[in-house]
Amino acid sequence: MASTLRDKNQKSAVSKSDAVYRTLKRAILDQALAAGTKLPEDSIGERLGVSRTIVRQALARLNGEGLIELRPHKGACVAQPSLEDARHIFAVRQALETLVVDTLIGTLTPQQIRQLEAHVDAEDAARTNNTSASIQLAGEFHVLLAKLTENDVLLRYVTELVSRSSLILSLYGRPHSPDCAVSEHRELIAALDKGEREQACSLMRHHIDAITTRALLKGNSEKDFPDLLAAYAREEGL
Amino acid sequence: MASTLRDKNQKSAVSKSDAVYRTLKRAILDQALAAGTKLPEDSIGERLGVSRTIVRQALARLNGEGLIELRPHKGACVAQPSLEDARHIFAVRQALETLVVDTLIGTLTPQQIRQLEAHVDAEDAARTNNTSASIQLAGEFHVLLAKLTENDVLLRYVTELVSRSSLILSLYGRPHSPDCAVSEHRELIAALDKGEREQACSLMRHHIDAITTRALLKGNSEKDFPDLLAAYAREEGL
DNA sequence: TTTTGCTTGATTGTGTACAAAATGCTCGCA
DNA sequence: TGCGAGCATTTTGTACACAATCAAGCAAAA
Repeated sequence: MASTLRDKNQKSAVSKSDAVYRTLKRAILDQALAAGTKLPEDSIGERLGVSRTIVRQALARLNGEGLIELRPHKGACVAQPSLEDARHIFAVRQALETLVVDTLIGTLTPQQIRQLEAHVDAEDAARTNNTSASIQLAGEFHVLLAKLTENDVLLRYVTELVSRSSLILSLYGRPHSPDCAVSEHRELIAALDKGEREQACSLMRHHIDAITTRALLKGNSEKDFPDLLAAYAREEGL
Repeated sequence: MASTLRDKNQKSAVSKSDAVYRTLKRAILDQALAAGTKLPEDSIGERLGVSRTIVRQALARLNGEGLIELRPHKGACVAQPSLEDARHIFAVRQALETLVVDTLIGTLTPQQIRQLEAHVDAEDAARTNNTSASIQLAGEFHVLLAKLTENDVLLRYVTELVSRSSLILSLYGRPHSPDCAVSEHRELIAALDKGEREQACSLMRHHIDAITTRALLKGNSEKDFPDLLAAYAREEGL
């Protein structure tokens, strides 16, 4: 009981660097730290009440997951995935999440189906506040699916890719419309429940396609800084 | 020119922890450090002439890639993937490497084809010394393919999975027979060259299947301690 | 004989101090 | 007024010292 409370307070962290890691990750995914924000070790450590050593470990981990960039001697900053990065990430997501569905077909218990439906209900409920919470929940649905496969590697990769996708959506994506995500998730659950392999895989493929389109559509409008500059430079003959 | 030389000497490492990371990784994949070997931070640091701080960073990274296990307060040791881990890893490999082939179809230049063939020639040449060098080269073929996709994420994951596969093969695999790997690689290149998508994907799928079989076949002979015990336990009605 | 508690040794977790590197700025010069 | 060299500041890279934690071995009691 006491340990349960402690776990809740400390978020089941055994080490401080874990806590810092999670704090930073949440901050990034909640867009509290916008893409490109510099992340000096000193300031973060001071702010969070830990030494630079701890912050450094957390940053190294985030770097490994592609959420921040860690340029030598130049400091860390929140990653700004290029459109190409985005395409790469979604391509891999499609392959992996198709594997998730393929693995899950015929193995889901009624209880697990209910768990999935409960999650989508939560997504549905969060539709009103059109903020990052909605993106977050939509992403967690995919993570939940991956978790059900009980394949650790698959879970790790999907989790990582979903995180990076959130970052991409916040950078390039047009305003998130949760309606279609919810309905697509429901269709997918139905297909999984009925054991329709081809149908389920196909649904997942198209679902990721839809996300990819939503993510990359706005890409050539305003935020793509380098390319924009390149265009100007060309006009000036540089 | 000078920088090229420096890169060669320092293996393009900017930081020491990178060097230690690569050193340990090579040692593990070469089986100089057998699975399960303990990796105390200060022994390694002393041996390699760096402080524990550096070693710690390298270990954290290897842990992230699943090559070592990092139990809190109990020290690091070379990972001993279970048979289940192995199945998970190969399942994800199959999905990702099929994506590799699918991406590569119709994009490979004659020069790249020659590059692939040159690599397989090297594998062929290394057939005689039936050691880990052969496994290593066979793995690098897959990494090379992933590199040609120019998809960074895909490359990172495939690299990681190939590394872990090497570890698995050294743990459970029956003696590596390079002949079939070489011929399968050659068939794959031919299909890629001719742009036969279905054929190439199918070849890759079966190739990974073959590796999986080779990897897991010996699993119930001697080294699989836990399952072995479980079998005994069942016989005793426990 | 088995189990429990303690002690000891080893190993990791964390903080801090110093060194190295890069960036930005000031000052001198053309 | 524009430009470059050198300095100062900031930030990271590394090492080391100390604290916390755990595993093993030993001893004592049931």
